[in-house]
Amino acid sequence: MLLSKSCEYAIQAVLTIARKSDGDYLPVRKIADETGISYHFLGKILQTLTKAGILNSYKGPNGGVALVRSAAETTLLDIVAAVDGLGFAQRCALGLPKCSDESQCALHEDWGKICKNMSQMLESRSILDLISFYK
Amino acid sequence: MLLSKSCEYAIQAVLTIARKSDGDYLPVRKIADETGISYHFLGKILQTLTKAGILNSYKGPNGGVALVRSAAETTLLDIVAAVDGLGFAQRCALGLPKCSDESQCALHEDWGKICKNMSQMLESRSILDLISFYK
DNA sequence: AGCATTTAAGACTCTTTTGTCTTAAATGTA
DNA sequence: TACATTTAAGACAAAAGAGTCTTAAATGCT
Repeated sequence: MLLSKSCEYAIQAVLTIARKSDGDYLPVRKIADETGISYHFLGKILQTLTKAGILNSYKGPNGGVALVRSAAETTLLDIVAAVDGLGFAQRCALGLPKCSDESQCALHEDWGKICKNMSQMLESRSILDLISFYK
Repeated sequence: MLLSKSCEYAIQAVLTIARKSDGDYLPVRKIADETGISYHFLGKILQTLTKAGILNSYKGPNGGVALVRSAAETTLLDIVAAVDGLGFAQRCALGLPKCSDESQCALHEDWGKICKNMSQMLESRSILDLISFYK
């Protein structure tokens, strides 16, 4: 699969934050209930997003997490980069260690195009795009 | 990553078989030495390919494995299907359980195209294509 | 000050993938 | 028949990913 489970959860969580929050912090508990993702596991994932500068977090009553930038300025690629890294677009499709732009494997060119498509898709889709899709 | 390690190894092994074999069976030992893949692990993977009807195997002296069909008639998709299955092309990119052709997620259309590209690439590339690439 | 709420952090478990090792079964050859 | 070669199969170990649980730290409210 393209994205790890953690990364899928991260995207679902950010989608929920963008949909549910009205400028205030949204508690992780609420996000977990909304998405069905395990509360504690989700907590870890959101910590990663906080460290990556995608979310702000605040402790205590009325605390929770919130987007740092607007939903329009946060892209799927930001989230994927933070959680899974961008290795998916660099790896040789056949896992050949010698494969590089200089010494290409037989799939290199085609695979490169596909990776570029994926990256562009992830980069061109903001969180706002995704949530407005459902309205 | 798109393909599992086992699947990458399977492709590398089949490539080696097509390159090295002259109609005879090629011992797994030779393939392991040639590719650097662990002998025992490779053995398991090749068993899978044998059960899937991609390879023939023969025990005893002068035994080993060989392609069932010609290198021109064996595609990458055959190998991927046997080792990893074809789930990669069906799963929702965001892991949403409700996502389907009827109830699409925001990436459904784009992701579908990318998956189709990948499938077509894997299906259109025969083992012969890959080995002739290097000549 | 004390309490309830909420994130942070780390230990721990479970599962899957990856990899190793040993033994069994098949087969050609002397 | 005995032996060497080679795949088949299954037990086992190691590593990574996924998920759970407990405790600590921060913060608002009374």
